[in-house]
Amino acid sequence: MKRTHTIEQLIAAPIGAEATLMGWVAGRRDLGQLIFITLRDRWGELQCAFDPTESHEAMLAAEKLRSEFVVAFNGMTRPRPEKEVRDYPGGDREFVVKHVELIATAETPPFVVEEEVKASEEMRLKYRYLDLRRRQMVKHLTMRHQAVTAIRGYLNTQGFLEIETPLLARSTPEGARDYVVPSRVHPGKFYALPQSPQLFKQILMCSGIDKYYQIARCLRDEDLRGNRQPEHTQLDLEMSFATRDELFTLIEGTMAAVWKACLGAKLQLPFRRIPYDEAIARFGSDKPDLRFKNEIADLTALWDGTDANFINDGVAQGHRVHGVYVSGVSLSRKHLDRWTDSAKALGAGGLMTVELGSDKQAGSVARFVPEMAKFEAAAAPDLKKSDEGKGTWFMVLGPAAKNLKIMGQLRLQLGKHYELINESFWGWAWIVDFPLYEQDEDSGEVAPAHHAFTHPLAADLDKLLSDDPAELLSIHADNYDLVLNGEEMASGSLRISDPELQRKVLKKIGMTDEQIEARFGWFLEAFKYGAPPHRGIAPGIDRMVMKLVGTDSIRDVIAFPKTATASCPLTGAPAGIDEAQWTELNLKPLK
RNA sequence: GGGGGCGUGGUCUAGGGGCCUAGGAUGUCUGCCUGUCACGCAGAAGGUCGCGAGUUCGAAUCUCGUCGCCCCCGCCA
Repeated sequence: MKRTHTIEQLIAAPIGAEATLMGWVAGRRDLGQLIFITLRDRWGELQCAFDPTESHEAMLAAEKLRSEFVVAFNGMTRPRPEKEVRDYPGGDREFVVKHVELIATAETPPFVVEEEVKASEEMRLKYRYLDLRRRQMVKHLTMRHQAVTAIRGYLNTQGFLEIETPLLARSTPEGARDYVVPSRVHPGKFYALPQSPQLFKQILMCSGIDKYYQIARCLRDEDLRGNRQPEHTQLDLEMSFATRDELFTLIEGTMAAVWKACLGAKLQLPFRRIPYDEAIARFGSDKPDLRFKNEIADLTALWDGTDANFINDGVAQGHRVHGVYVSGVSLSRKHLDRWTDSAKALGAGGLMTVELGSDKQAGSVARFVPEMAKFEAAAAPDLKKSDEGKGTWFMVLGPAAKNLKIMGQLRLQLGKHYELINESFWGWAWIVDFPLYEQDEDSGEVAPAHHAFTHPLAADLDKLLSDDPAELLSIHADNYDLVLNGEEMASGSLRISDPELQRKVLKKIGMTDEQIEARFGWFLEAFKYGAPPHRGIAPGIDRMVMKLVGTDSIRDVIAFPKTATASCPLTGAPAGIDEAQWTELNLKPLK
């Protein structure tokens, strides 16, 4: 038998069509003199009926079929009796089978292939081929394919070349731990698997490629999280002579193409742009969730004239009061304690609350409020008419930077708990002009916040040579993150294309001339033969698809992901190697 | 590197010192059933309670170790 239709095609065809389908037995309902089998292929499922009055031979064959057997069914569709019609695709018809061919039997699977998976994730990974038969996983893989196809299609119209770069490479200075591959030919030497194609793409700019992209695998040997895998995929992109606006427009166009292709959604362009400093001040985060307002307010001035000593003392030390207002919320003792615990867990000394619209003084610090009207005025952006002025200020007292970090997290928790988040809104934004350097919290040392190839904003260029830490910390970079719903989707920057400036920056982070020469000599040399200014960005494909399909687990959008300890239950990787391989590689295990 | 949670027939789970001869659901097998679609009904098989040591008269249950999985911090775009 030869397949004539996929299930999707047969559902689209007129009822009465003759066809041969091939697929997997998804379920069997044996009623004695009538058998129904649900057949599944990649495109769908269809009820197949075995009726002895139609074909006695098919009926006998159907009795022997079991879940996950691979079969070919020949027959024709017919309408279902009116009261048996269902409202899922193909629910108006059934496929009457006349001939059955058993292509492959299947052992009883370790778990049932069904949409409401009951199997543990470990099981799903070990028998990934069974898990991937589920419609939802097919949808995820399909969505991923559509996203990447849309990206390629769009960038191709914009004059980009897709170019592959090596996996066996030198260590790239991204800051993460490298995965390393021993060289047989060069005993004692190692390749590093790239943390990103960063250096290669800059070299491609020096090569005059001008517009490059690649769907690139990036490998980092760091501990995993729900949204992190040891290998993840980026749309790696770089362009020469481009302004920031040109790059933003390009990426906005790319995202719009992806959202249209995958969801049929029209994105609101251009995306908001928020300077880093502003994002921190308003949202306490460099990846603000813009699906709800409830911005952080500096309420220090509203406490002028309070008789609360701890506030006056704090303010005298330079501390500030920052808060978030949530309309319609009134805290019970229990809830106040809960939120206080949350604030403390985030590092706050305590939580101050003031309730508005209450007859009596409600809230932990309400009795210290000098003038309630000012708190009402400050709440204006988040006041909701339906709540009749009732609501609660959540506040912390402390150093500004610490407050903002705490309130940023607390804002997210409040948003989630009180369902402030507009789930139907795509909260896109560009966060721009990050600091080039940041202060290490423990050591207090000034270290580059981004990788060392990021160009400072032109206005801050002269500060670069300064030895004053404060001066260095005030330098902004010409870089940008693309944020969606409070998660970072992409990160990019203008790169340094002046070899001397690059050398200075590398020295600034503590590298000696010798180290620079040894590690990046080849790279800096490329910039000596005519290097164009260039900038780029790298959106994370996995995270993008997570948003498109609405999952919190990166493993759900990767065909063969690894566990939290970076092992693969399907293949058993990583695994030991033969004695002979150790020898050949000139290696020896320590024990 | 640190913290937390979980591990019980194929699968998912109940049970947290004696009530366990380990309960349920689902899957599997057998029989019946012509309109099922989570088919139904009747019956059956299926367990070193992750592994190791300890406490105890007695451990699925408590303790320690170990392995695996998941989550969080560190780390990492």
